[in-house]
Amino acid sequence: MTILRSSHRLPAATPERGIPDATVARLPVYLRALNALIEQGTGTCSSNDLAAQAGVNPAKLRKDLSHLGSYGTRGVGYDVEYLSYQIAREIGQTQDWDVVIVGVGNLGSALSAYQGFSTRGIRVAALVDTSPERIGTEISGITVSALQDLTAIVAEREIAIGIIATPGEAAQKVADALVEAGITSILNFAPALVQVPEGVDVRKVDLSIELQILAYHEQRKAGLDKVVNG
Amino acid sequence: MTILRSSHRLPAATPERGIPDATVARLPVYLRALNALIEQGTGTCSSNDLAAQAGVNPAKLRKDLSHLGSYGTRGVGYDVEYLSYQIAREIGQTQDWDVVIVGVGNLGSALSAYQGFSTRGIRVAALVDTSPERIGTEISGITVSALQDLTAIVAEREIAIGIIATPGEAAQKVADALVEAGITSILNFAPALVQVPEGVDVRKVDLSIELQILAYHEQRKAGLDKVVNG
DNA sequence: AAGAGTTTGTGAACGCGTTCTCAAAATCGA
DNA sequence: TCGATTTTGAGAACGCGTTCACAAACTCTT
Ligand SMILES: NC(=O)c1ccc[n+]([C@@H]2O[C@H](COP(=O)([O-])OP(=O)(O)OC[C@H]3O[C@@H](n4cnc5c(N)ncnc54)[C@H](O)[C@@H]3O)[C@@H](O)[C@H]2O)c1
Ligand SMILES: NC(=O)c1ccc[n+]([C@@H]2O[C@H](COP(=O)([O-])OP(=O)(O)OC[C@H]3O[C@@H](n4cnc5c(N)ncnc54)[C@H](O)[C@@H]3O)[C@@H](O)[C@H]2O)c1
Repeated sequence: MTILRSSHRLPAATPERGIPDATVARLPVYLRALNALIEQGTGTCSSNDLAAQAGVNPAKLRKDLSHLGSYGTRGVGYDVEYLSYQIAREIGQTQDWDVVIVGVGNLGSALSAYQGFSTRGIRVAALVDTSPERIGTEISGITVSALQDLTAIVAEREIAIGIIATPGEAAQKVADALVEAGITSILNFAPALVQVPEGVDVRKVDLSIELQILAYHEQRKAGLDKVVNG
Repeated sequence: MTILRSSHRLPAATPERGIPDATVARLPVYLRALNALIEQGTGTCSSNDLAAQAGVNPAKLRKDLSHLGSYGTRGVGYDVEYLSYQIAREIGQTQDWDVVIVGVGNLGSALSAYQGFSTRGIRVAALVDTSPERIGTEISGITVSALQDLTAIVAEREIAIGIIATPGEAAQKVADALVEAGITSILNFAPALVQVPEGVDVRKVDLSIELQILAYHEQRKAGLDKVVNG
């Protein structure tokens, strides 16, 4: 059976100046670098300074920032606080985003305990599981709810982002439940594809693959050694 | 006219056919899809079938596979088991890769408990921490060692891959210790840049950024709603 | 044996992201 | 005011990855 992938068409218009994904992914890095500069009392910085701090090419940094507007001054550089605010505003970090975690096992528990999200505008607002042993228990100060309550929780707290931290077999069902509940962005840790309707964003984090990529390169290094030394 | 035989051309050179990173990252996905096909008893499959199973474009799949060699038969497709083995061999999944996790807090503990790595040729072989409370305790059946023992452990067990799961402030020191101990591939979960010498691979997983990217798109959706609805 | 149907492997076009480069815009000292 | 210096913003070239499109290679039917 074929799945018809309706549209990777672009609407002829594109009235909204969207920022390239590659850039969006780096803006939080710049923000962290800028905050480090603020802490050490820096008032302005050049693209060279900031790029070094963020670990990217200066030209790339300037191109990235040019997508937001012209916030620098030629011959001077960027006002650190001003730029920091502009980036924060652009990526929506001037407000907090509530997320719900589905599946509070090893990974879900670690995520819900993580303090680092709050400084990035992310707040774990709810935990959901199906295991009777977990429902009702408190994890990192949040009471675990049943999957049936998902819709009510999402509506009540106006949650837009959901995290799937269940086993792979449950991932599609959980994704369906999240979409049904009104979630429009999903971060999926399960090693499984999930299908969602148009308008819902899904990002996947596959830690096994990250390690397998490293293993591949390790194997190549070993192979080269053999060629050279053996 | 003379033909200059002596190369600055790449002749028979480029002895190492490297596979593009983008392809390497997808090979494990194909492998998982192939294993699913094996389980349901499929003997051969077309690039269309496999691509659907893996969630990619069929042309992309064929291009990816062409980097490994010609393992398909025109008019027929791919032998599922044969292709599965070829991919596994290519990405080094015919052997087990030992990894050491440094920092056995919330995340490190979740990783060490994860059963899913073993089926992908990854084995958590050692745990390291600096906290006296953790050193000597057993987590997921592995006794936590002190950071000072890292070099001995890496040497003894021939570990090539290390995972940084410590707070960001410790990340660079840990990376230095890993490199010093002989590690040549690092997966970094800490929200910090780490500098390593040439020859050492570093991949970074930043979960905050994943969520921030979703938040950015959520904000855009909200903005568009406003434009459309009033 | 030949023609119809299927599917791979790859050349070529395309699009996106990165990097190079430099004119324009700002500061500063004389 | 002018020239030297700094630094941004963006045009242009480049490279990589994706997708299209099709000839070549294979099977099956007649
Ligand atoms: N733990 C890790 O370090 C790690 C690493 C890589 C990938 N992952 C992936 O992340 C996911 C979670 O891993 P984990 O180690 O936390 O697993 P886990 O088994 O510890 O936890 C899974 C949790 O999901 C719950 N659950 C099961 N079905 C559910 C459903 N339909 N709805 C709601 N909750 C449900 C279970 O009750 C359990 O609490 C898995 O898909 C795993 O492959 C985990
Ligand atoms: N927990 C999460 O879900 C999560 C999410 C995103 C990012 N992270 C990042 O992953 C890393 C670990 O997070 P965590 O929540 O597990 O933190 P944690 O505080 O629970 O654990 C950190 C562990 O590292 C150990 N440690 C500290 N300094 C060390 C050193 N120099 N050498 C060896 N061990 C050392 C500590 O003793 C502790 O056991 C952090 O950088 C965090 O920002 C975690």
